[in-house]
Amino acid sequence: MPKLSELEGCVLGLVWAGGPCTPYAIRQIFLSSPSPHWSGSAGAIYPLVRRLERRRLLRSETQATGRRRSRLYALTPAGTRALQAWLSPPLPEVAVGVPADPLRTRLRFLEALPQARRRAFLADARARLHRHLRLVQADCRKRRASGDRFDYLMARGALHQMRAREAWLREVARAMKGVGKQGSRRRGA
Amino acid sequence: MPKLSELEGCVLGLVWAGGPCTPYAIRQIFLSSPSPHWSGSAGAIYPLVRRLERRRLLRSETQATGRRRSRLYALTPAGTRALQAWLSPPLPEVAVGVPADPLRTRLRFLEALPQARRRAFLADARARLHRHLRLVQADCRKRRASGDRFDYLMARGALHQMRAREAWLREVARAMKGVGKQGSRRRGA
DNA sequence: CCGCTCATGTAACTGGTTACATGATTTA
DNA sequence: TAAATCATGTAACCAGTTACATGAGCGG
Repeated sequence: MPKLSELEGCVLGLVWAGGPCTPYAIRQIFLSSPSPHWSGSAGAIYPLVRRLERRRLLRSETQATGRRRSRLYALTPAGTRALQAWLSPPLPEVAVGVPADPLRTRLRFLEALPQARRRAFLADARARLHRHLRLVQADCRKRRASGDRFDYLMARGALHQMRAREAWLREVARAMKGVGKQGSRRRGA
Repeated sequence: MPKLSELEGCVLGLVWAGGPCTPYAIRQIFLSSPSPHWSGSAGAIYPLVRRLERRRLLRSETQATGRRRSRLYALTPAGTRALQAWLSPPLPEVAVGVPADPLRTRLRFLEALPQARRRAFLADARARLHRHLRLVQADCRKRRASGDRFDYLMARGALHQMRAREAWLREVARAMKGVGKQGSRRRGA
């Protein structure tokens, strides 16, 4: 039994949480999520549920509304067990370590830009981050109202993250203001 | 000209920051980083620098120490420009949106576990996160001492993130304590 | 000399991506 | 009925993974 990928675990979770559903419904969840990490593309989801079905973690029944075929996927008992195993400690290293952050990665090399464009970078980052924070906030309220505790807590996690990034960018701005001119030539050797 | 992948941009940045270096040196940086996101595997790095060389963003000169061949990769002017373009606004959506977090994803479905194992999950997460936070803290001090401002600021970003996650998990623990028993049956439909 | 680590690489795989194809249903 | 969009899918591609291969240099 190969381990579940992040996306696979997540899809199992969604089917568990929402009950039997079509791949299309699953996609909508990804597409409407404020996290842009997964595209929720058809090319990802449809083959994935097929895979899970072959592994007997999902089973599907065809259903037709009018002349339209579609598939309802549901968890099998083995699927539930797999989901639980995926959730169970010990958590994989990648889940507890510092999560990747493309913004952070970029900032590391900001010195490669001339001053003016560094400021432009920061301004863009702060403005868009803030706008996105609003979205997450709204999303958080919505999920709170939905009554699903863990769904809400997850959204809270996202909110914490976004606030931390904002605070960090404030710190960066402060640090950049405090220091005089410096060229954009590379540092090493 | 296809866009640079995250890893490609990052490698360009590392070569920029550290001056001409071997693929091996680049790998060491990834391997010693406290973020487990990239494996820094040989299979990722060696083909990657070749790719960048074909695209004239890096150039390499073979050098031999004793009987040992190795390649020193350096940025070309086009490489510097590519790096700068990669850093320049507008930032890609994925860089400003909520970053992916496997821990958060898992927590969303925690209700699929029976109570006891939920608590085990949380305990494991909090303990290991805290340990990891220490690492990041140490790393942060080290980079601060190194004198590279942006390297330090990046590490600070990681620290902010980890602290936010810790605060979030505290919140989760509080929420889980506050609420009575609830089964692990799926919610939907 | 044997084995360990350094250092450069290759091979096979895989899980995602974008882009496209197809047909049903709804709306203007 | 024409256009939009809903819904299911496929095809080609690609970056990054693990696992392996190779050989240099070094310490016991």
